[in-house]
Amino acid sequence: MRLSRYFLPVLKETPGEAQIVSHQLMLRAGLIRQTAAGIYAWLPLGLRVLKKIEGIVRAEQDRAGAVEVLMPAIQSAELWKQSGRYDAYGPEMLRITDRHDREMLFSPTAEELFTTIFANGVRSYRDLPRILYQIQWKFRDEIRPRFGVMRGREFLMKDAYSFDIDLATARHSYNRMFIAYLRTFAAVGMHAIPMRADTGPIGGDLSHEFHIVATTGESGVFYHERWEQSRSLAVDADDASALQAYVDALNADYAATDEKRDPAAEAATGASLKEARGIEVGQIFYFGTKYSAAMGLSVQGPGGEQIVPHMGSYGIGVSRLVGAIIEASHDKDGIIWPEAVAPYRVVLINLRPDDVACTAAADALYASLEAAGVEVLYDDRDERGGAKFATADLIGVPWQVVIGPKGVAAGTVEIKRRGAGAKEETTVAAAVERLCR
RNA sequence: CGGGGCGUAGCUCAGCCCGGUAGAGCGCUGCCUUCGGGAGGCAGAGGCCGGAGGUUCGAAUCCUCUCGCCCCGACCA
Repeated sequence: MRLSRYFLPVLKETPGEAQIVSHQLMLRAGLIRQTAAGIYAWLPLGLRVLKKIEGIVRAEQDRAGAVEVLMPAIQSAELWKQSGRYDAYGPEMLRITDRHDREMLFSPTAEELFTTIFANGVRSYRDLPRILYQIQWKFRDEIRPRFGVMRGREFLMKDAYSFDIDLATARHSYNRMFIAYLRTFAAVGMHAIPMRADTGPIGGDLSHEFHIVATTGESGVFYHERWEQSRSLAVDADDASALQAYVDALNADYAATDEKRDPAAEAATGASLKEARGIEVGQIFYFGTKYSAAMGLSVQGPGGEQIVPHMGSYGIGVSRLVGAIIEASHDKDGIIWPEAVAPYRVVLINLRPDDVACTAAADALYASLEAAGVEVLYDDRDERGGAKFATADLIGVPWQVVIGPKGVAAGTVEIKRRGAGAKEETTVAAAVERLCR
């Protein structure tokens, strides 16, 4: 993409409404614009990051055996009255009345709908287990939205729902998601720690929150220092007992949010106990038959009896992850994207668009990178070098390639890794080879 | 919802206390000089001062109402 034809409205100054660095950088780097409290428009660069994360989340859900669907964002109040949550959910649910005075709502989560749709399609215990998921916009009318996409009212969430014949198999589904979540956060370049968590209004008795440690996190978190190391995620998720053993071994190391602190466990952890702030990027629940019973989901068992499936639900805040990644990966000049979620892999800077030889070299390199399938943002604007460097650093693309008159005369280009600092002079061929790797 | 703050040019803000008809920096447009880390000069464009009502000869400024946004608290992917 040529920057001269793109839509990348960057800001030199920090907008006053943004308090934390991720929000400031998302506005400055032209990723998002606020349109109302807690509601954001996603601009081209931000949308590319969101799509990258969404793709990784989807790949890991598929790998875990979950099946993607898409439910409506606008739902009828009827289903919610059936589960009792229409009243229980409170003012956080955005309620809408249509032209016929029907009560509608913008979905804040989707247990009722998934359970109903699933109930409609299965009759037998042989149809279980299943995990269904979607990646869909949610709306929660937060009392006080803040911190940009970290606590927006409208947000993109991956929500999954598992259906199992009994508690034992439901735990296996839970564990599948547990490992899938660790894999997902590692794949986006983040280190997330699973913590024992409250089950909140959804109910149930087994839950973990996944937190990314960052100074601006909204939760206090406490964990064994071993959680700071990255763990091997090599385990066969299809082997229920091996997976259970793996999960148990991980959870033997203490980790809890401030609501679930355990003084005895902390005492046992001793000097290895770490205290930090965490950004919650995912949460998983097992809640038994709460929704299956309420929504009339049952299947026929092997002996002809009706069985009410055990369920769990599993959420990842996809749009929140964008902010969380920036909180964890930036410097004074801007964002430093992990490769996996970067909007582009390379920003190609033509220092002198007015110089014929320079431009010819930059155009040629741009063409060969495009031909090789490298995602490259080509800064061909008629701007001074300094402005281009500042923009490149701000938007945080992993590789910067600089073409200037000196290099063109010497037959070299300059290549720099964002965040690593050191510049390197190489031949054009070597640069292409490096960037295609 | 309680407490606090703020709405003036695209952005960051000054002007408001003490009413007299709108400013700066950055950005934007044109020209010139520049050109390896957000250059310099000259000339420009751009604002019913969030909205409505009131007081006044006169309101960005004072009063009332209203809408929006931000911060602190209780709640949350």
